[in-house]
Amino acid sequence: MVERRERARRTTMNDVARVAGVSSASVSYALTGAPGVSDELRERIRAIANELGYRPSLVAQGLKTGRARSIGLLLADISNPFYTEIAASAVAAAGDEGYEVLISHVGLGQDTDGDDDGEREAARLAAVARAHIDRYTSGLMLTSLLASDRPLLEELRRTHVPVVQLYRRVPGEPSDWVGIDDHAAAADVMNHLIATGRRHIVVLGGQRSSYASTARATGFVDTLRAAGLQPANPDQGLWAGISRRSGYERAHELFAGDTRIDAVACGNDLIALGVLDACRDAGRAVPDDVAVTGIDDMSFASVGPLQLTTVTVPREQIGRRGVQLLLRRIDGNSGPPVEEVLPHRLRVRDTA
Amino acid sequence: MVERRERARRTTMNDVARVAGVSSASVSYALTGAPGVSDELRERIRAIANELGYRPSLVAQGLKTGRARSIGLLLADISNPFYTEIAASAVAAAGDEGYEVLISHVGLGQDTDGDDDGEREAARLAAVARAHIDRYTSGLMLTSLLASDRPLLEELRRTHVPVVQLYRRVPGEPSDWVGIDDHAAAADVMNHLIATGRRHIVVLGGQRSSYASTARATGFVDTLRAAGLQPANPDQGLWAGISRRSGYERAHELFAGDTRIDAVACGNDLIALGVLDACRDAGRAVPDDVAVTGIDDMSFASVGPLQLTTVTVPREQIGRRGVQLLLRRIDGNSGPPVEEVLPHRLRVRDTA
DNA sequence: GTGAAAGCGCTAACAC
DNA sequence: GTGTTAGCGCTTTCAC
Repeated sequence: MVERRERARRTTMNDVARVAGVSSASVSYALTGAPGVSDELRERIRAIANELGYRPSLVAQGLKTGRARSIGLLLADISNPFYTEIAASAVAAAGDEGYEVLISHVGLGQDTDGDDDGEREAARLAAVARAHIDRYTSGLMLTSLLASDRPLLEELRRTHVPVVQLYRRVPGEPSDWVGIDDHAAAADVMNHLIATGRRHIVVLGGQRSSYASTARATGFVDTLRAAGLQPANPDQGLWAGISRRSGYERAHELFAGDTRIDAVACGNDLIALGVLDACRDAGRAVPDDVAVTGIDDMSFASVGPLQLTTVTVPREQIGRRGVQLLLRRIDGNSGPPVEEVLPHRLRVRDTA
Repeated sequence: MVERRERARRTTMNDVARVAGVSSASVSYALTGAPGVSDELRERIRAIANELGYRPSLVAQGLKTGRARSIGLLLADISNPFYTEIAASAVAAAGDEGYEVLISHVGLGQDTDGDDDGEREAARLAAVARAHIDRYTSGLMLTSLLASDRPLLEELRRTHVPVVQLYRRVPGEPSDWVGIDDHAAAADVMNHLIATGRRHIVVLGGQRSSYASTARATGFVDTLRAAGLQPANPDQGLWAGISRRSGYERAHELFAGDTRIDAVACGNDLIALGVLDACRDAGRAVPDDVAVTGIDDMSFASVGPLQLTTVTVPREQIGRRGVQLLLRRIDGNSGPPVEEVLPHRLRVRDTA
């Protein structure tokens, strides 16, 4: 497939220079605000550029400077509203600083078993990251990290591409991160479940190779153990893909095999919504027969009759802080990695 | 804010050429598959490029060719799941053809009154579109069009930037479009409402300056009139921002002023979810006291106890066809504009 | 079949 | 204070 159609020629810096009767260098100085031209000339050049509808080519600029003045935001799955809410705030924050946020949908994390080793997923994430790097992105915001992404992170570090990890992270990775205390968040949920009398509690943790997921799963299980309980499902059954479908399918099986289950603690809201679907199908009343909980508190976790009990997280702040941290790195700050733990809060609604 | 940190030098085509002992031109031929090198040389160059971890600079390529091999997808509001579902399929379709989809969140359409003339919104959309153009995007997919965006569309046409309109469109605009028959979709919903005995029906249409919204509003009203009925709200009250909050606020007012309302027909699902929130607040039982309907059938319109009656639309196909049409244009096809009307279907669930 | 060289539009030395 | 110039990394004519 070859691109044929020719584009109308853009107005270039040379065009402006010619009309103004100056060199392109002066135009560059005048427009970027660099010293080197008189105020008077600067004004004249600005006026002409404006009149000609001149807009600098970010591509030429990028080739010259090595930076595109854009931030790449890589979302595992753009149809997970939790991440798009983070994205919206990141866009706003970056815009204030003159950066464009270019969002990519990586298409990950939806496997039903949540149990793959992440090889294929890592390859796909790396490919998308490179697509941004080859366009000279100024920096990358990553949300979909698995343990298997460590080589990619190392590659990014070697090539000095600024990176911030949002929410999820690869442990031990020396780049900035902003998120919540996953273990504590899960513990809060589990304590609530136990306090309200649940005893046959299933844990549906998320992806086995995701640090956030394992931290949550551990938080669930530790809390159960501390109360002298066990997950109602076997250890190998703790994992699920990060998707509604996965939550649905896992719950569906589980319900078929065990009628005593009285609660399902899910690693995130999306999984919990799938469990709710399964409850409806199986005719299990929520919360009377079975309690269901999530983590994230994405906006669609509470709509009209749907009122999921979950953990609320400062999404707006995650996006905003993430951009701030990244911009510091883009500006050359090379201090030690920042790990910012934001507050979370249990939100008891109608499902538990 | 200045970008300071220097990036590790990338492996360039010249590096490959030097190691292979050939000119950079030969490397270019070898790697792009162009004729001009022997099969043997081609293989040798490929091997060296591989070994060196060479990746072509898309920026340099872009500067030379005028195209970045990327498609810009501009979403009015990235937290509207309906559009992100379209986005996911567009990404998949474009990836098959070697194009990267870069998604932007424009941040539009959420005004509560849905009544602004779109001046500010048009300016914001134009700014985002230019951010893509200045990066030499191969083409643009637009989803958030209002009547006031016509100047932007004209600018794009003048500068030969291929464009496809998804779902929404500016009437009379000679660019490709793929969507549904909005008027008919609204009529289907309204007929259902009337057939099930509703008589005091409120219409909450969406943005006044959106063609899709007005087509739907007209579909609602025409169908009411044909049945000898009127909207239960005044004409000026027909409009709402494309958001849950807006749906909530409008319904909240409406419920306070009129207790006979027995149905709310909404221009899209998001608005309908807001209305459902308001019903819950006001203690109105759905569907017994009041019926609520949407259009779009985004995935979160039906979760567990939440089962919105709406119109389902082939989202996957919209994204895929949109990419196909755009790629044709990028490849230089200049045939007459294509308008592709995809099938919709009323989906009766629990709210009406 | 292969290489030299021009140039895409811009920035940043450096010279004047 | 202003202009000249050398690239950034690639594609593409044009010679050989």
